[in-house]
Amino acid sequence: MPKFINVSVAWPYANGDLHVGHLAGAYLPADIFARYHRLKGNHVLMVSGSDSHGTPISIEADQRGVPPIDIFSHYHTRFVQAQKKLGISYDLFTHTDTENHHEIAQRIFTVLHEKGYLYEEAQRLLFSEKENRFLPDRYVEGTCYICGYARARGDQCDNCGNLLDATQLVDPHNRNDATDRLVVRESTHFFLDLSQTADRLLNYLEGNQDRWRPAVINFTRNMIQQGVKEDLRGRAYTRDIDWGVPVPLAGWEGKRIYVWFEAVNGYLTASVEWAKNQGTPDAWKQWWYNPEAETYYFIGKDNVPFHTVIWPAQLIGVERLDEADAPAALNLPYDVPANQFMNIEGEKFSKSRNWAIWVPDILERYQPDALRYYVAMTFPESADSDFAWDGFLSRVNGELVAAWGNLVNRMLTFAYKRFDGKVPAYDTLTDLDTEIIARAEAAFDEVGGLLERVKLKEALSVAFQVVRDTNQYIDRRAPWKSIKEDPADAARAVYTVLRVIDNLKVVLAPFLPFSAQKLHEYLGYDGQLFGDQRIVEYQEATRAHTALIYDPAKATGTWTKSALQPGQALREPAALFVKLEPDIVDQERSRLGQPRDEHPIEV
RNA sequence: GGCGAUGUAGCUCAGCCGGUUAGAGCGAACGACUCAUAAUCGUUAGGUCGUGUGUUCGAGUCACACCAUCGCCA
Repeated sequence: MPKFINVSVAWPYANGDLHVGHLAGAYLPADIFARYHRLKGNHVLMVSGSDSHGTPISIEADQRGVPPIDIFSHYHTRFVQAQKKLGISYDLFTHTDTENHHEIAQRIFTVLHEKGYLYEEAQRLLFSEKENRFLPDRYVEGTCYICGYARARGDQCDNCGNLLDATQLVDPHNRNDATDRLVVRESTHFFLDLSQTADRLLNYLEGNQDRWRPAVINFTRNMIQQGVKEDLRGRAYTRDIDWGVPVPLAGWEGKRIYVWFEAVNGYLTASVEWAKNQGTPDAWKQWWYNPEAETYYFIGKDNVPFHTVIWPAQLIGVERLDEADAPAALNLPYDVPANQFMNIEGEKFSKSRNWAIWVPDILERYQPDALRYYVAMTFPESADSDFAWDGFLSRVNGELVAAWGNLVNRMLTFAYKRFDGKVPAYDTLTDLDTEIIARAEAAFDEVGGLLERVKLKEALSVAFQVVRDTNQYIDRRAPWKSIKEDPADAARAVYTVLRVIDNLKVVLAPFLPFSAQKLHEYLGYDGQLFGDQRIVEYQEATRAHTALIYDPAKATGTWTKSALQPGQALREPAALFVKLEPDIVDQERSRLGQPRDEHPIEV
């Protein structure tokens, strides 16, 4: 019975290019997971999109002197291109400035309001009389009232590290204009009343605690319990800004829904958009209303509260998108396999210092599968990890190229040259032969089980253990020797290795889709393991948007053991991977922290 | 300040419900082989398991405190 698997992936702020931290935290794990489930025959719906709103985009727009929409559409297009190139196979990668997203985010707000999950409260905020608007904390600077540091930010002091209340800052002023003195004014906002959903959420967590990662479940449970204990009610749902989804209520025209509250709605709105785009507008319900469906959220650790507390509270409160759908109810997160952070050469990612590895840039120089391999092997699943260029070099050259690529190459070329370009015919198999085939076949359950539990790094390691076992097997069987004195025995060994490689091709395909496809063809098969990724334009009533989609029509790959036939014609093999020059380590390191130019992305 | 996670061989990391000499990959040394992108295979290398108390017949594995790093804070 195929399952319905929703793969919901973090929405990147469209204020700069994707970097490897994005990849390691969310996009690559999600893609590996989704590709596995597709091979397995499950119904996968993988969605995400660019976060068009939020202060970081406004700030970037201010700095460049352009409207926010220019910033987000520029980077949205680059997200789409870069992810296509890397093979991140979204069924739909859209953005939050679509009519569809605005409409549903507003509907969610309205339903929560009508059902009594929102309450109003006046907040004291800093107001710029010069700009005639309330300033977000990130625009505010002043003297820290704790340590006296003169350039404290509105939300936190960089000197003493304390969280600050912006209204208590001494001499608060606009960060971009020191002459713009700020005054405290009251502003009324809506708050999501988390106390009303806390019990139901805690109850739901009880049933999930074994599956969720300790960091996620403990953090979440504790956060909710703490909130209940301290009788804390809610968090602001609206903001005094002008770039975002408008609050759909008379008299509230100047305010917007807080970006985080509508961005998380994107998982649902993108699913709905996908269904509309397909011409099957109800199809999203198979993932969102079906209690057997599983929804996974691939995110970074900084986003955990929004996915395990805020979004579930919204889901519980709203219950369903349309009352006509009753008694169906929206599914709560089945798992939130949040990753930690990936540092760069031992230091934290920093956009302002350009201490970063940008995805479009490295795709100019390295194969997508090489990047996927290294990042996957270095996933920060339980602790922060480090992207180090010497590590990249040694893992790519020593493992991907030398162990796996070379295994494929040495036996494919041997078979191609010595067995007339065909999979060798064999009389019988020795114990050693059947043993290694069984080992490769066992990997389907072993690796599959780990993938289902989102232990991706371990899954890849297990697959590579089989690669090493196979190299060991080849050395013991030494077909280059036996072909001289006992050709029949060489045929057995070569057939065996090709069959093992055929199995490993599938097991590794979720991780290394590009090279798996090449190998598929070298082995003499036709057709594609996976479907196609396409960049498309969608037109709504008032505007159009670019999207990345996955078309499964041509996909033929399945998560099943090889039945490689003797006599099958091979295609002339070539190396799967490019071996890297040691110089790249110094070259790449010297790029860190230096000014960087954006290049157009060749897709 | 509160909460959570992480801290194991030079490097990257495994170690579930406590129990024989604490594991893997890479790197390093030596050897084997030559089909292969000088790739592969074998052997070897001995780390007070962040610190300190405690529970126990016995603790990386449990409890408490502390230190360091990261994240979040209704």
